[in-house]
Amino acid sequence: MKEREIDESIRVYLAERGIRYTGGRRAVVRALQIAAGPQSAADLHQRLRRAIPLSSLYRSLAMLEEAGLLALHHGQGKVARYELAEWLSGHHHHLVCLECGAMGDFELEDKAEEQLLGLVATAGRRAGYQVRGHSLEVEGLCRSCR
Amino acid sequence: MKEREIDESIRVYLAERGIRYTGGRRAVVRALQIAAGPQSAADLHQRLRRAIPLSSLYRSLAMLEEAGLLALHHGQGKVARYELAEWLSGHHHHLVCLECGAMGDFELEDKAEEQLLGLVATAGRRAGYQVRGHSLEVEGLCRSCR
DNA sequence: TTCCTTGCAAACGATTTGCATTGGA
DNA sequence: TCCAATGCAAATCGTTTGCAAGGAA
Repeated sequence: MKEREIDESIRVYLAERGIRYTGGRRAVVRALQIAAGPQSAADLHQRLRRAIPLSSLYRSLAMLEEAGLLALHHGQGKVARYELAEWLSGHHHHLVCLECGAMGDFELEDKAEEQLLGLVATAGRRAGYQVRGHSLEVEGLCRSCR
Repeated sequence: MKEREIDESIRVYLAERGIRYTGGRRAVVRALQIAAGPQSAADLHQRLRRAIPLSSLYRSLAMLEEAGLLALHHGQGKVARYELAEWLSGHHHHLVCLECGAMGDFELEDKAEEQLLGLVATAGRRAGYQVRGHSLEVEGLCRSCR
C-alpha cells in the first residue's frame, strides 16, 4: 500500500470503531510511514520536531497499537519501538544494530519465507505453542557503526 | 556442555581475566542453567529465594554479560532477560508467549539452521550490515496461556 | 452539551549508581 | 593489605497516569 492509501485505510478503520483520527495521530502515522524501520517514542518525538509532547505520543502509540494498526518491538536496549502493522506495511523481518540499536526492515523471497513458515510451525507444534507469528532478526553492525 | 562442565569453564574463563567467580555469581549462573529459557532479574531473584538483593543481581548479570558469558534479550514487555551465552548453551532460538511473556528455547535441525544462515547472510549483505548473529523468534500462546 | 483528546506534572517500575562496608587472594 | 564485590538507599530513565483544559460532533 502507498502512503495515501494507508492513511485512508486507517481513517476508515478507525471510523468504523468510532475512534478519531486526529492531527496528532495522523502525524505519528506519517512519521512511521516515512521511517525505514521501527521507531521509538523518542525517535518520533525528534522527527516531529517536538511538536507533540512525549506523553501524547505515548498515548497515540498505545491507542494505535491497541487498535491493531501498529506493531510493537523491543529490539536492543530498553526502549520500545513501533512500526505499522504488517497488514499495512507487508510482512517483513528486521536488522538490528548491536551498536546503536537502530532497526531496519528486510523482506525474504517467497520461497524462503515459505521455508521459514514450515520451520516455525514445526517448532511451535513441538513446544505446544499456538503460533501467532514469527520474526527473524539479523544482528550486526549497521553501515554507520561498522 | 553439562552443568559441572559449564561451571568449570566459567571459573577458568573468569580467572583468566582476573575476575572473581563469587558465590553470588555462581548462584546466578546455576539458576540460569536450571531454567528452560531466558530469565529476568526478577525471575532470578525469586528462584534464588531473594537471597541476593536485586541491585547485586543486576550487577552480576551486567558483569557476566559484559564478560561474554550471558546473552541479553528483550522479548515481550519491558523487562530484560538473560541466558547463558551460546558458546556455553549451544545455538538455539526462542518461543515467546504473547500473553505472559515467558520465553522458551528450541533448536533447529542442522539442515534448517544452514538454510537460515544463508538467508541471514544474504539479508545482511544487501543491507550493508556486518552480521554478528541472528535469531528466529516464534510468537504465540504457550501451553498455560492458550 | 458531552465525550474524547491533549498537555503538564506527578507517579511508576525496571534498572543503575554512590558510597560505605565486607570479604577474598 | 588492598582492591573487588556487596548491600542499601537514592537516583535515573523510559513510560504511564491523574487531572484540568481544549475540541469536535
